Amino acid sequence: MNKLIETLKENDCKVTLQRIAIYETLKDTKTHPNAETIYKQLSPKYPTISLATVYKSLELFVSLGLIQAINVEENSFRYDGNSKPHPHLICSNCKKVEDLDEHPFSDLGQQVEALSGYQIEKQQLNFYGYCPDCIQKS
Amino acid sequence: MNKLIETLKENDCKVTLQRIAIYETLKDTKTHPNAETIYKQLSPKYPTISLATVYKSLELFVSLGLIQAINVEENSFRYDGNSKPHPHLICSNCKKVEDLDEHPFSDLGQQVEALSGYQIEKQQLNFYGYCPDCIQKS
DNA sequence: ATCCGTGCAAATTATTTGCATATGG
DNA sequence: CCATATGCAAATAATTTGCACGGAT
Repeated sequence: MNKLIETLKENDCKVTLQRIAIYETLKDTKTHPNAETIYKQLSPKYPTISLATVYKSLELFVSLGLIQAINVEENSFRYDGNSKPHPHLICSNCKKVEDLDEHPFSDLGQQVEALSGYQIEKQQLNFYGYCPDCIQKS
Repeated sequence: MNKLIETLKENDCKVTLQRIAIYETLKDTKTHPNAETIYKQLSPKYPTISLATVYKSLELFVSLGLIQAINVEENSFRYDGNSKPHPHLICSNCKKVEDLDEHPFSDLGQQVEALSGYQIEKQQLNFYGYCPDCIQKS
């Protein structure tokens, strides 16, 4: 939370109730919600918040490097309160998106730079398959 | 092209001019176009083709494993005539999407399976940065 | 007091769907 | 023939935008 407030101030952005609530919602979950889901979660507590504000705030947070947007094979973006790049696991059955925290892939970007001549700024590693829960149930 | 015709027949789908043209357009390019772009490219030659048909055909090809859909940080899907998984390089400046053909990442899926307990079916490796051309120009 | 952020509604963009017609096997 | 595919238009879904008002600094 301090991180948010600090970063907003450093960038001459106002610290508003809405921004705090949206950021907090995202930090409190590991479900990688999309904008609509965050909005619905906030609505009961903040009935006047608007979906447009959710979109605008998320976009701001992404641009400030506070969170990351992730593209899984869905029609909407999902958001991750952890801005550090890390692989995501997507269950094709239950559609959950999990983080893979312990992973040996941190130097992939450098390998790709050497192979391609690109200057890599960001990587997105998505692994689609079936989660242990869904495997067991089937 | 034979691959397309064979696969369509094996799956009791009709071999139509539209499907051939759409598949061919995708196979002939390395630009990873989206549906709209494919449609515009076909329009001069096939003025009656419809965007809906392009969408439907692409969806069919993906489900038959003939091509792959890729999500880069854009609002539309792009398509790749090569259905084998391979990393993509996305230039944040000129927005081009390239394949990384020679890469040592083919066993990443197995590593992820071991780490996570997921059964991995598909992986998507996207590297965002600046391409050699754009680096030179800047 | 000033300017930025919010909320609302309308606009835009991508994609999907329903259905009548056309066409491949 | 007959089922499937096409083309059109309308519907849906996600996101963005414009603008007047309100609130933070």
